[in-house]
Amino acid sequence: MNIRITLPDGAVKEVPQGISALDIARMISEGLARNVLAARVNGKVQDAALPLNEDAELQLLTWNDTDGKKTFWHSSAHLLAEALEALYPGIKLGIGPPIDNGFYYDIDFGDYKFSSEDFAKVEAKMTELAKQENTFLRSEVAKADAIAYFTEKNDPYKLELIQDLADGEITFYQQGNFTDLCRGPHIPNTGFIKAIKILNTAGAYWRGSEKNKQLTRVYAITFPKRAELDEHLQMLEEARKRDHRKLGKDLEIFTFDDDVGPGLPLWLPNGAQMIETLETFAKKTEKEAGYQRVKSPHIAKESMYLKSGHLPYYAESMFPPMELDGERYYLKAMNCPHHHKIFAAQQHSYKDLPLRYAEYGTCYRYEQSGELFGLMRVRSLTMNDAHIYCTEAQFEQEFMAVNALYLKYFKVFGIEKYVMRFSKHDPAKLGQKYMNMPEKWQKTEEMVRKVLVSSGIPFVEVEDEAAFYGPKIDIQIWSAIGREFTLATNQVDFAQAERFDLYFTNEKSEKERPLIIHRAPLSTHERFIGFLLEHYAGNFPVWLAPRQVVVLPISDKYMDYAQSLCGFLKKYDIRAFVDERAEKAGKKIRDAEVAKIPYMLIVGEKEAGSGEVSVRKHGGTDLGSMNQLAFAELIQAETEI
RNA sequence: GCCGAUGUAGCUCAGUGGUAGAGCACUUCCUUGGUAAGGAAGAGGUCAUGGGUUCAAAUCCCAUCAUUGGCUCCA
Repeated sequence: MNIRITLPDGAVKEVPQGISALDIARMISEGLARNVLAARVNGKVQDAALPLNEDAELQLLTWNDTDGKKTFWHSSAHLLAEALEALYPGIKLGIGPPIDNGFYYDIDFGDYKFSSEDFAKVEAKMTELAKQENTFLRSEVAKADAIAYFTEKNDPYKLELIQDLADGEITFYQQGNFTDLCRGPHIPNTGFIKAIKILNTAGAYWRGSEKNKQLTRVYAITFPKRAELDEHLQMLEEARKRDHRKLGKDLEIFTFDDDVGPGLPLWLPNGAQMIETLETFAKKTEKEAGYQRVKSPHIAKESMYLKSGHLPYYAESMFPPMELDGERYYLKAMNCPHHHKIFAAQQHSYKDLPLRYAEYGTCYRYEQSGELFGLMRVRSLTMNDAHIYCTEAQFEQEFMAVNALYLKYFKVFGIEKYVMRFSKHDPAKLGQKYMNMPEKWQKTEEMVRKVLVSSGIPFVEVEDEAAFYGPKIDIQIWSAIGREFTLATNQVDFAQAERFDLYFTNEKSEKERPLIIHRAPLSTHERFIGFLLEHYAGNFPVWLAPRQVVVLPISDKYMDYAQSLCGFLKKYDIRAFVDERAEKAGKKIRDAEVAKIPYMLIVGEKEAGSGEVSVRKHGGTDLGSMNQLAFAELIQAETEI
């Protein structure tokens, strides 16, 4: 009997029932068959070797498909486990999934300390096993048999996983002498895995809970070709070069000091200049968008944070209080309570709303020590904060305007790859993690979804990630090195107006609660500048560059000309300085290149005589000579944003 | 907070029990030069901190602090 298989290009093949995706690949070409890692059958990814028994849509997955790669890495995780089990008998296996770049396996090594010194040995073993070209054999196993197998093998972690599975949905995969509990799918055989690299190890709690035992997570990556591994390692090397911690040091942006404390960055003049530039830009933008600026102190009494709800919910993340005059004072972890007090200080009519209070507010958060990370996770942070107080009728428009502001900023900075995450509450945690106001949650989450849908921006919805006072949108972005984090956030707050007894007088002369929007499109200076360093790899656009122009006199005979030129540029608000060292031009150029200064002005006899400048751009482009004014105008044009 | 790694000059790093090193940067001197490193000399270190072992510790052991790869967390 024949079945009809539809390929992605619409072609239909009549093939005998029971044929595998691999067979179909072979019918198309041997080359394709050699590269098929898995198959997507009617949307579901499965082994390419499984028989096809009915009409289906078939896509052959190779290394060029994300699911092909995932299958490859998943199979590689099995190979890793096989090698580890061969080398370290008696280890117990946790889970071993593929990740975005490679895969890992969580292993209980017992008393053995697995370290980087073991890596070469494991790589060699994996290579040896891969060369055996062992087929990944799938078998369906009854629950009782599965339990019996892992009881015999004495693997408590697998047994725990099996407990949660229903009889009839348990499958094992075997390659060589190694059998693992696994849903699959897998690549045809281990021979596809040609290049192997163990990357690092880390502790990881079993099933992600800190109540459980910590296993050793072994990270690795594999490729079907040696050259691709080399390329990947090269890429990791490049990524390290643009790490904000390295660039921040090299470009003299920020530093940390043990005497100041962990997570408390010190901004060097270059970094402080960037902060200044960003603030100037944000303040102008916010002014145009109808925000008013406010200012508030860095500390407040305990009573305010009790009122705001921060203390019961987030006390652990705040620095411990200081006591004076019989009162407990806390460093602020957020600006919102202060802004609410500013709102409360005056009487408001519905005619005044929306009110938008903006502040670059410095907050202090006691992040757990293990979570600190360069500038991205710190304990003192200055937020591009604002709170919008509006009526329910105004909410939609205000929320959309905030989203539009994000997009405007992202365009300026060339941030193209991001995901909007719509973070909702988990009803089961009302009263604990979230304010116990179920109707408000439902209503505001609906409002947010409506805005997102109508604005047409793609977004994903995630449960149990809301703020305690309401749903939010987080903008997840990837730095150039592929690290993901929340850059900006836009949050609804239906709770604090109540808690702070905030109200405005509506048209019927009644008191009404405003809705509050918290927003921070430019994140914090710390995280944003950390991101920008990586995003631009330190090659900032001229408007952002802390040092825009360096004047390089060929010899000190032309120092006076260099100084007067520098003075001229400063009149145009151009951040210029003279390299006064008694070095040769080549050396000064090299140093300016390394410092990633956008423009170099080389001045010698010719320029001093004609009153011109010889312009070199960072990267080596020679723009030739021009007069001073022409250059100043060039920079001004480039700094318009 | 947890598991692991790391901590030597301003920076990048070498030094595995026996007199603290290199390159760059810095200071001084010479050189006054044309698009990615001119030359010489000098200064600079309680080897993260505190204990311990040893005739002797940067080196071995313990603790603490910091950084870091992850986990957990993330207003």
